[in-house]
Amino acid sequence: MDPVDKFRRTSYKLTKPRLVILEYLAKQKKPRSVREIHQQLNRERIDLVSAYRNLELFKELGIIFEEKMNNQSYFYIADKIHHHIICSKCRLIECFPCHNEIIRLKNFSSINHQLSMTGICNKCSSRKEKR
Amino acid sequence: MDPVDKFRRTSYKLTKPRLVILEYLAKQKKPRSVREIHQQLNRERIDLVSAYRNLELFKELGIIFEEKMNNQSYFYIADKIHHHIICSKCRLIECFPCHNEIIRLKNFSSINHQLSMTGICNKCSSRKEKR
DNA sequence: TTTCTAAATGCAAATAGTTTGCAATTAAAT
DNA sequence: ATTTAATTGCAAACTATTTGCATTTAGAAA
Repeated sequence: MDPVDKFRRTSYKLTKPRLVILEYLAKQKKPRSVREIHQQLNRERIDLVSAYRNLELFKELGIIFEEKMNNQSYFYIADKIHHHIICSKCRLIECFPCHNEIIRLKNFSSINHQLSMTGICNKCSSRKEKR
Repeated sequence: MDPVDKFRRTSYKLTKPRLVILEYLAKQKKPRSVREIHQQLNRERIDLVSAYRNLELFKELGIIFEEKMNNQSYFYIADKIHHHIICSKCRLIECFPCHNEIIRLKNFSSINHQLSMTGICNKCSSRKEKR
C-alpha cells in the first residue's frame, strides 16, 4: 500500500515534512541516510531534526525500515524487511531477502536483527585498476 | 595464541596502552565498546584517542574483531569471528557461530558482513514485570 | 468558515562517537 | 647511553543524533 495512505490511517497529522519525506523515500531504490534524505528536501526547508523525529515515527508505525551501516542510520520503504549488500567501490546496491529462519537461538525470543554487508561487485572485480 | 604474543610478532612497538588494552580485552567474555574499554583503563591514564587508534590497528592486524551495534563500535578477541545476541532487558549476551555459507550472492565477492541481534532471553520473558 | 488547541515544527544548543593535527614522549635499534 | 621514528596525550574539529522550547499548524469543533 502507498506509504502516505498508510500514514493517513494513523491518528498523526499529515504535515508537509511527513509528506515529502514519505514521497521521497517511496521513490528510492535503496536505503537512504538521514543526511541524504534531509539534503534532498532542502528546497522544502525541512529541518534535520524533523527528519529524525519523523523517520523514527514512521519506523515505529511500520511504514519504513531502518538499516544501520557504518554507524549511521539508513531508511527504506518496502513490503517487507530485507537486506542490502553494497559494493565498496562503485556503491552498487543489491537487495536480498531476509531469511529469519536461518537464526535458531533457543535461549531468546522477540529477536531483532541487523545485517549489513559490503563486497566487490563482479563489474568492479573485472575492471582493471587505474594507475 | 595469546594476543600480546601475536602483537609482538609485528613490527609495531609494544607500548603500555597497547599492552593494557589487549590484556583487558583478553579477559572479556563479550564485545566491549570503546568507551567501556577506555573507562576500564582509567587508572592507567590512557587516552581515548589512543584506544581508538590501537583498536583500529589491532583489528587490521587480525588480533581483534569489531562488531557495530547501535551505531557504536564494539571489539572482542576470539579465535574466529562470530556473532552475538544481547537481551534487551538484562544485557545477557550469547555468542553463536557465523555461518558465512548462509550467504550466497553471485554478483559479489570479498564479502564483509556485520550482524547484530537483540532479543529477550528466556529468563527475562518468564520473569513477571514489576509494577 | 472561523476558532481553537494539541501536535508538530524549526531553531539553538547539548550530547555522543569518532577523527585529526601536533608537540612531547618513548620503545627499541644502534 | 644515544638516537629517532613511532606513539602518545591533549586540544579541537567533525559527524550523527537528541533535547528543550517558543512558534506554527493540521484538523477537530463550533
